[in-house]
Amino acid sequence: MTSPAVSSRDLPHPVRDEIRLEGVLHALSDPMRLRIVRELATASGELSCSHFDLPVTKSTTTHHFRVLRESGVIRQVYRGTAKMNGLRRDDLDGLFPGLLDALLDAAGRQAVRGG
Amino acid sequence: MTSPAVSSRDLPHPVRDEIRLEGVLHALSDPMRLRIVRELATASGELSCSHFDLPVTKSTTTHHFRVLRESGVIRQVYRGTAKMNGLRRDDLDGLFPGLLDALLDAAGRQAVRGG
DNA sequence: ACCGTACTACGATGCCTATCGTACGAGTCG
DNA sequence: CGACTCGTACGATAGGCATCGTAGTACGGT
Repeated sequence: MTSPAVSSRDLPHPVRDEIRLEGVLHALSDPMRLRIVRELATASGELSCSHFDLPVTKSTTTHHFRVLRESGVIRQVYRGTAKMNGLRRDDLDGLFPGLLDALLDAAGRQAVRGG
Repeated sequence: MTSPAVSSRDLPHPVRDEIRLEGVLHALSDPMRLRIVRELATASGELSCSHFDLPVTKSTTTHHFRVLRESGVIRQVYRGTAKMNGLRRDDLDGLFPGLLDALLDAAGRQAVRGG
C-alpha cells in the first residue's frame, strides 16, 4: 500500500484568522524549529516526524512539532502510525504575503554564512 | 541647541555579522517590542525611549530596548539625558534582504485585521 | 494474539524572561 | 548648588519553556 488512510485521531489547528504573527515568530525563533521548517520547505510535500534526525530526544521533537502546529506554521495529520507534517504555505502567504519566503531566504543566507 | 552631543557612555551592539536570525525573530516575537519597531519604522529617524508610551513601567521598557539592541534590531546612542533609538535597516537589509519589510508589512496587516 | 514502530503524556528540572518597585547615576537648566 | 528629567541597576516574582526519561497508546504487520 502506498498511503494509509488518515486516522480519526485529529489534532487541534488554529484556523487562518487565529494565526498571530508573534506566535509565528516565536515558533521560528528556536533553532530546532527553524531547521524543521527549512527542511519542510525544501521537500515540497509532507514529511513524517521520524524523517527528521534532530539532536534531541523524541519527546522534545514532539514538543517542537506541537509548537509549530499550534502557532499555525505547519499542519499535522496522522496517517497510520506516522504523523505527517506540511507547511501551511497558503494560509501564511494569505495572511502575510512574502513573509515566509523572506524568512526562508534569510535562514538560507545565514546557513551559508555559517550557522 | 537642537542636538546635544553624543555622550561618552556607550552601549554594546553586535556587529553586523554577529546578528542571528533566531535572535531577531525572538526579539520581534514580543508584542511590546514589535510595537516599538513598528513605530521606529514609520518615524524615519531616531526616537527617544521616552517618546514611547507603553503600558509597562520604565524598567520594563528599558529591558525591551536592551533586547532589541542586543539582538541587532536597533541601534542606541545617548544624546544628553535622552537615549535615541534607530532601526538598523542597513545591517538587516544587508544580512536578510526583504525580511524587515516583509515583517513590517505583516505586522501592519495584522494590525488592520484587528490586533 | 503478539510484536515492533511511531508518537504521546506526564512529571521533573533548570534556565530564561516579562514584569514590577525602589534606589541610584548622568545630564540639563535655573 | 539644587531640582528635575531620563534612564539604569538590582532584586524579587511568577510564569514560560527546552530538555529529558519513563511509561503508555495507536496502528500495522505477522
